[in-house]
Amino acid sequence: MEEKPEAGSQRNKARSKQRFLDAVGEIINTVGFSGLKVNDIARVAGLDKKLMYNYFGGRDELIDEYIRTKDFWTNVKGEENPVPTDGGRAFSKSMLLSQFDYVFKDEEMQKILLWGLLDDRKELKKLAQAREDSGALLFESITDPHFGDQAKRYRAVTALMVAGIYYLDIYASTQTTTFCGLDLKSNEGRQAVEEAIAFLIDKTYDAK
Amino acid sequence: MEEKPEAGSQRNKARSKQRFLDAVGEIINTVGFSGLKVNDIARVAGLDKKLMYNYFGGRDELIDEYIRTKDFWTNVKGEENPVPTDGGRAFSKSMLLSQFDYVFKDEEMQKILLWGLLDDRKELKKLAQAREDSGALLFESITDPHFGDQAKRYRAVTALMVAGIYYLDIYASTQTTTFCGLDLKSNEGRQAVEEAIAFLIDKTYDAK
DNA sequence: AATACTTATCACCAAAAGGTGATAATTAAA
DNA sequence: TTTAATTATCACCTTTTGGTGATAAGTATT
Repeated sequence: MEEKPEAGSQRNKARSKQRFLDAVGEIINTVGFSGLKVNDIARVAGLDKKLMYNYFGGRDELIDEYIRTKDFWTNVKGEENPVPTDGGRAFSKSMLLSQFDYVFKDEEMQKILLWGLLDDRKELKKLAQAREDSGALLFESITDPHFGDQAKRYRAVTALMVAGIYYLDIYASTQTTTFCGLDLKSNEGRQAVEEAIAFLIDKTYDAK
Repeated sequence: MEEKPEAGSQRNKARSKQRFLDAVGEIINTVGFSGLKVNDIARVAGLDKKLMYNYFGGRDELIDEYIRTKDFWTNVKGEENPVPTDGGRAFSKSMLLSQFDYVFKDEEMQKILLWGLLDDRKELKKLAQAREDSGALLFESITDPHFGDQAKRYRAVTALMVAGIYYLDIYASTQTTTFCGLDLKSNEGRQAVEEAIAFLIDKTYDAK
């Protein structure tokens, strides 16, 4: 029979499933991937681990579903693009700068990015593919037409910047040391990187 | 008593210690960090795990010693620098390009870099600090004097490039997907990144 | 209220992993 | 060659982790 339990009821499958998903997120944030043990997930969720097997099939399937629920990449798309007149210069710049800020603040995002480099889980590959698909829109509709035969170079520049942004933000969150002498946690250090991003994008557009 | 066992003897403490260290490296390369279990390390080393406790104190101390033996950063220093006349432009370029190539080929190096972002092991922090110290030499003696009040921007550009190189190389080795539409395993894709590196360094020097 | 069904817990097992005392085998010293 | 020290193995234990059958507790239907 279909159940539509009232809020506040003691037993609620949907709510329990969500608690497991939340537990995964919490453990990733606090302990790391290595903390994703069956018993610990259940303890954090406040439920019996048996339910994990009943509702998801096991830990791996739970984790896959967790990854699927993370639609991290929606923030990139932003507003609808009315085909800008500057070849996407302003849009590229603001996208990279907001990425630099966003990834720095969202430690869960950092963990997922790292995870993609460590584990060959299918769901993580799908996430990487989703990022690619999202970026492809920008490249194909805006920058490729603008740069013409230099389109590939622009893509390579962007690749370096995006990758650099990811790595620097993760580094900032996990390491105490400086990077190239810059304190990536400080306003001063981050501002230097932001200026460098804007500078490099400008130079790449100027060269066209 | 001090032992100086002849080569070929059946029992040899130094050789056994080395076998444990080698086993750690092999496991990191083939399985990954998660494979560093006490029993597995001993099995790969072909020795009893008890020796691991006797000789190193435990798995953690063994791993620390392994990290210490990895002097990954010697390859950067290269030749002695006779204070170049171009402000380090050629040197910066060739250093970044060789890093891009070197890290791509050395998967153990990739693993260590990743490890530094995951684990807050003291020995890994030391390694990061060693990289910083090594880079500081280049900055302070060559590029800072050249760029004057723009020294910080140059550092930020370099930070983005180095970080981007690390991330792209690790991504290339672990992910099958493209990155910004570039196949980072192919000659074509890698060449595009190399040209972008050279281009961006040139533009940064030209702007001075 | 009796019933069927869903949700949740418990007790328990098996496998994996970490850790150690006793002892054997080899080598060096006497 | 006897003795002492070192190197190495083995058997065994404990803890952690993953996994499941039996059953209780709540919810909906009649």
